[in-house]
Amino acid sequence: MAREKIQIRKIDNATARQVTFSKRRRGLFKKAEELSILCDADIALIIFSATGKLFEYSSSSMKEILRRHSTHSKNQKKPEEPSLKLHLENSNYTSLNKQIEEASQELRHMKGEDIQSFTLEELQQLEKNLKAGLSRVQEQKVLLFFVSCAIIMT
Amino acid sequence: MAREKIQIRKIDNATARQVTFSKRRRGLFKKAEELSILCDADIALIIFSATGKLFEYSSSSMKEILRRHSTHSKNQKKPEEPSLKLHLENSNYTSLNKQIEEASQELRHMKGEDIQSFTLEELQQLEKNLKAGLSRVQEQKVLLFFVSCAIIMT
DNA sequence: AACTATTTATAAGA
DNA sequence: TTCTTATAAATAGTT
Repeated sequence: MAREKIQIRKIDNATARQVTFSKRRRGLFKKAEELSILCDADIALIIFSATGKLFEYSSSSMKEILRRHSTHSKNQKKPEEPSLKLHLENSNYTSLNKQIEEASQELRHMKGEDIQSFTLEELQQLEKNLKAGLSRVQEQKVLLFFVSCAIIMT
Repeated sequence: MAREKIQIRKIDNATARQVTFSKRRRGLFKKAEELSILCDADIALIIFSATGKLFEYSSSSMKEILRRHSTHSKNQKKPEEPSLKLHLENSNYTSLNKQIEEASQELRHMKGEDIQSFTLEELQQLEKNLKAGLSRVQEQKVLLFFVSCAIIMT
């Protein structure tokens, strides 16, 4: 956008690429901030350079924006997926995986449906049921924890 | 940046603000995409309008970028913060909060340090200790679940 | 949605 | 990296 028009494809020359990265990154951050101020928007911008360095901007709390984002994107998931994806990627944890899977099933069966479809009201009712119906302290703890995770993930 | 120079502060007129939001949002997304292509960067851009509508762009998988981001930002946390922040914002869940807090303490005390500082190797050792030392199935489940959460959050 | 006068961003060079 | 500057691109106000 200057002396010459350029094609939008990866810049071959590493030095030129680095220079452009610095310049455009600053431009992008500036534009993001302007948009957030002009239009009262909440913006998070995360950039990883090709070398893995992190640059970020957020108009307010990054953490808060990402929480809000995950809340939104949760509602777009496929309903056939298991709700609590607690599998560990590291294959060394097969035993943990198995027990987590069993515990997940336990909660799913309580309601007979996907935990993500729970409303806050349903979860509140579930809390009551747990306190009323479960005698063993530890089992209650397991399930309360699941419920709280479900709320947090919602 | 056109007919007249404008000051960067919230646009008063709601209609004008909405128009500017649409225009600049598109501009910002375009710039973000150009930067990612030109410089081989990985970019996530999340925008919430003042009315709460979500707009997002990511050069690759949004989920993957956010995971990568959280990994980076984990290393910058204050050590005095509690590691597992499981408080529920909704004040209706005070009872749940209390029990979750207690259960969180339990795991923290096992190691005597912040759970986020655990390495995968330490967690693997913790798994062994749990299986060897705990007799009650339910208690084991609670703690296995915490451990798995710790791994997932890492 | 389009138009267009200006401002802004920026590619190449120093 | 920073500055300069010619030019491309974005955009504020208008239609």
